[in-house]
Amino acid sequence: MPTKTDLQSLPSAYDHHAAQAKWYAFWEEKQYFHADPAPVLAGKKKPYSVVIPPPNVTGALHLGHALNNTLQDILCRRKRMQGYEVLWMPGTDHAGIATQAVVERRILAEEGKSRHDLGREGLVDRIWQWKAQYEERITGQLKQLGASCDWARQRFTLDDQCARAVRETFFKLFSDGKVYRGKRLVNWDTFLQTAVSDDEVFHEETKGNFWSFHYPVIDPQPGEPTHVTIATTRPETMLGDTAVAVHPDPAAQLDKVEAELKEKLAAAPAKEKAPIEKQLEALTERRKTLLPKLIQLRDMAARGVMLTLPLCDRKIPLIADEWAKPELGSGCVKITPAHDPNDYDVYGRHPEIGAINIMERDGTLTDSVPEPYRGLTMPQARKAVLADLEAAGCHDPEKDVEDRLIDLAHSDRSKTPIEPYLADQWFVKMDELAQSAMDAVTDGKTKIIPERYSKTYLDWLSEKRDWPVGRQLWWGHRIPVWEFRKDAITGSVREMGSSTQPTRFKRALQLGNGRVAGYAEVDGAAVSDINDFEFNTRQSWNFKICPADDESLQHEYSDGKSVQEALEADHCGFSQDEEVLDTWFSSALWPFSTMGWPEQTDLLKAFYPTSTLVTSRDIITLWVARMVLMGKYLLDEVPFPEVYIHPKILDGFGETMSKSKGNGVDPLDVIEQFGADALRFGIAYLTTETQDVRLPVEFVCPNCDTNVPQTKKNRVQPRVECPQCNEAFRTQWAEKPEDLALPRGPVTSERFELGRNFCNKLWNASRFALTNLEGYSPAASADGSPGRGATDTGGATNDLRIEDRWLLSRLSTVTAEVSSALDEYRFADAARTLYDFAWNEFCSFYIEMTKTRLDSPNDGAEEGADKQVAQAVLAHALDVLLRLLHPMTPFLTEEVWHLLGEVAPVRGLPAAAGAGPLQAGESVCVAPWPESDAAAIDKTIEEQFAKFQAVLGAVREVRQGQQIPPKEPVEFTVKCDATTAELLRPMQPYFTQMARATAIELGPDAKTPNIAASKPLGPIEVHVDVAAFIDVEAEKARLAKEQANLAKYIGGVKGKLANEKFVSGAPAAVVEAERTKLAEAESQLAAVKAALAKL
RNA sequence: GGGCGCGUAGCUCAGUUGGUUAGAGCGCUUGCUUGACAUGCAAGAGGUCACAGAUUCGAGUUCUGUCGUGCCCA
Repeated sequence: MPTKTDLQSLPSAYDHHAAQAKWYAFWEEKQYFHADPAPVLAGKKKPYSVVIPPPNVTGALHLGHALNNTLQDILCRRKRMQGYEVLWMPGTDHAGIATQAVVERRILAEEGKSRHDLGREGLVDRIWQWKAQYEERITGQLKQLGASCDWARQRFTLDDQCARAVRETFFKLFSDGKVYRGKRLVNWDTFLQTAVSDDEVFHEETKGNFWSFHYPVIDPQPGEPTHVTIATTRPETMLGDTAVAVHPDPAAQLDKVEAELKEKLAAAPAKEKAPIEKQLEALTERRKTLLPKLIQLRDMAARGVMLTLPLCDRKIPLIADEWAKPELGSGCVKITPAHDPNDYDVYGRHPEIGAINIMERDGTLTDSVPEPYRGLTMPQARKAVLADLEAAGCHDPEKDVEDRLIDLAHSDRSKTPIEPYLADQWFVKMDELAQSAMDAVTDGKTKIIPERYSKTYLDWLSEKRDWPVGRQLWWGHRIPVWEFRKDAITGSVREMGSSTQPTRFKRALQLGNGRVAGYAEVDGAAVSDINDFEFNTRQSWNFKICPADDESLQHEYSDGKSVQEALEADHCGFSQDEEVLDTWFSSALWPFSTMGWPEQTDLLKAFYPTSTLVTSRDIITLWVARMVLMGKYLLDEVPFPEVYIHPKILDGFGETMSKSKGNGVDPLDVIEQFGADALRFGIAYLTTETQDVRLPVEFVCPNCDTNVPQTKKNRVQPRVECPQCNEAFRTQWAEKPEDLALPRGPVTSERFELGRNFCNKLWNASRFALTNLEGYSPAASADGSPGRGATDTGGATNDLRIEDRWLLSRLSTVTAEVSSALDEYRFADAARTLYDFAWNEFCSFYIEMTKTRLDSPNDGAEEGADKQVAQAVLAHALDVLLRLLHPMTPFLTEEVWHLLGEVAPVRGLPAAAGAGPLQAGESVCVAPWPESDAAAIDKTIEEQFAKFQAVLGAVREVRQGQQIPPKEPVEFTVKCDATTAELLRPMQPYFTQMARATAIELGPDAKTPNIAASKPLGPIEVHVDVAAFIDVEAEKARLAKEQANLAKYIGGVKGKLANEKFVSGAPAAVVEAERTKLAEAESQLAAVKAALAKL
């Protein structure tokens, strides 16, 4: 028997620290979050599973993660209460490039060492240490947040189990001919020396120049130009030029541009016409001066005219291609296929021009450029090339330069400018895979919510661009391909044995146990049978092997050698590819790799496909689409039927939060200040369907506790001085010892006060209930078993008073609304509904009204019974409210649940759907989710109660308007019909309790006191006797305002009704409603006038 | 340039299929140390629903355009 809590000594404010410390440990100990596949496989429980979008181990979680995980937790906790077997799979992502970059930078800064100093193993080892540290941090943050993850099953995208899935997947793709090696122009990060994806690139406008050069024409015919002029923003790339292009039909192109401009001109508003007209003029001028020359050049290109590439002493062709824009610059464009994406496309159309790579991986120039430039960096080469071009007379710095803003791509990871670079890359063919993922959404197998994001998803997939999966990194899943190295070959591959299997891509060979695939190509022709094959060093080779997993590599041949030995034996000449896979490759497998695939585990059988994916819109393409296609490809089933896309958290300036901007908020700071429940409730409250969440950010001064609003300026400073106390505190940027010595100023947002206040309100309402349940006994249960003492007169429902019925009606409505809101991912609606109900109805009315009832002694017959009804309803309502709120505020509700269990262990009303009073469970975590009791919903009661609320409000308003001191009792009369009077009569104690007012007369004949302040409420008139307090001027002013409002309103309605079209066009019910409103307003106006006259 | 949002009170946001005098929280003003809660109670002020058209008896809500703003893609 646990010791009873002394309820009188509960703190008057909710202590989130204490609750959080207590209950997470309790839940873990009870293993509530540990999913068991057995009952699911046995058909006893329905499964509900969610995989966490694995946060990357680059750093700690921020508020965006808090939002993402809070929403998942809300869903999971609710489903658990609904009786599902819930699996919330937690884990983290290795985030290849991001993590390696962070760790490399750190090591360079702290130890002055590069990754090459450490070596591959050394660096990877250091990153594992980093990972361990941040994984722990992240896990801690999630637990602090209250996330109900199945921690025993935590995974990491680079752990052995995930690696197994990656290998198996790559093997299947390879065997199916969906993996190939090809050339591709990539975004090259010369600092990290790796390709980065488009998504890891940001663009920034930079001041630059537009330089013009002249390339000499070789053997021009008389009358033909001797030079071709081209212009570029990157002069150094001219060393890699392989052609100059001119448009194949410059006249037609100019016509087209002109037609477009004219169309634009016709549509443009007057003030915008001028610039367009100017453009048109320029075009006409260009037609005169430039067009003949362009036509001439086009003809020269057709004839095969060559140009001399200055500085390089190389001949390059003049070609005709549409990439050249006759409307821009000189109309001609230099083509550098290996260093510009558009030029690379031109090369695709004119392969004969070739592509020359002029850059090493480190960003210096290769030996393919003339000697003087070799080894220079790109900026150095630019200077040298410009100087030499000038010296050669091909460029005049006086005339041939203009300033221009250039949209320059930068690597997100190293912040250095991106160099386009032609590199060998691993690709996954996307045609069929992408189509299958598109089908999943168009067929409705996977539903994206909100629906509009389907477009993002489908648009991206429909491009079916092959997926470059290789990364020149050390941190990641190493590509499981062994490649033949020609220089190492001395023997034969015959001893590996083989069988053959044709595929759609070249030809794959199944070797050994059939779990090793390979393909071979000799002099460009696929090899179908390598059994009798002898290597010939004169031939050109392409031979690659991919084993499904390490075990396959260990497969032994009859001679006792393993595949791996055979592969890596010197005479065979195979070695493993140096690259690693794109992080998203392993993330794409997350929904099933975490469950043990490719093993057919019980977990996988019970919980795949998962139920819902909760994520943010920026990774719909990178991650969601790829999970869908991999799920379909590998398991023939979409990984989730629903994807919920939630808003993003922005700061007060509408910018995304990030550590690098300094506007990031650590959820732990918010939790420390406001509590996890407040953070979670605040997040749910803000999660609306269409809007991103804007959150003004503040520092909290550690010296005086004032909030210091964050500005774009102070958010990047190492120290901030508090304007309140003039003391300084440090920020995340503090590095110098004198800054680090300062106390840290946490970064939070006042927005979470709403959640904190709400939690506190609920805590105090609970405290009130708990301390007023003395003598509580459960209501009689529906089956007639003994319960509450005073049931002799019938079921407890017979004793319910109007406020009880009202509350139960509202509670049922709210239960239904919250349920459907959560079913439809309307988190804000659910939170707002609960907030409004708990605060404005449960607290402001029900609890206030029970005060008078709970005040009466236990014994007396009627009063005692009434008190017990109030207690039963109070306990029941609190019980339901706790259960409804638990997914959002788990710690608070668990705390109160246990306290309530001490005083009212058996709760519920006979009228409550499906259950009479029942023994409450040991945790609200596993308590049943409330069912809405349709029978309890009573619109009539709600309308009646609304009348009481309106009269009470009128009295309060008059009191306030007349500045009547709160302690002074007042009297009032209510002129109303007899039914309303009957309704209001029993409410007298509440008028006393809640407005210190006594209704001295109620009914049709109720008289207006001599000196009264009046408030008409439609058919009801409230007159407060203010003889002792009257402030005539104040009352006159109040009434005059009311009169003006009414007159205006009446005017509007009269106008409407006078409109013949309205009366005949609108539905009769609407017209009738307007008439009623008019009548009521007119009688109110009359009452106001009468009151004014009386004054 | 294309796509998707957003623009409602000083701030942050709700506003379901068109139909009460457009709401909430914070902030502001006034009055309250009543036994759950000052992280609170009661009341008040504050809005040309970005702008211009169109549809309709009726538009914050539907359509078109403009302006502003944000994100994604090229």
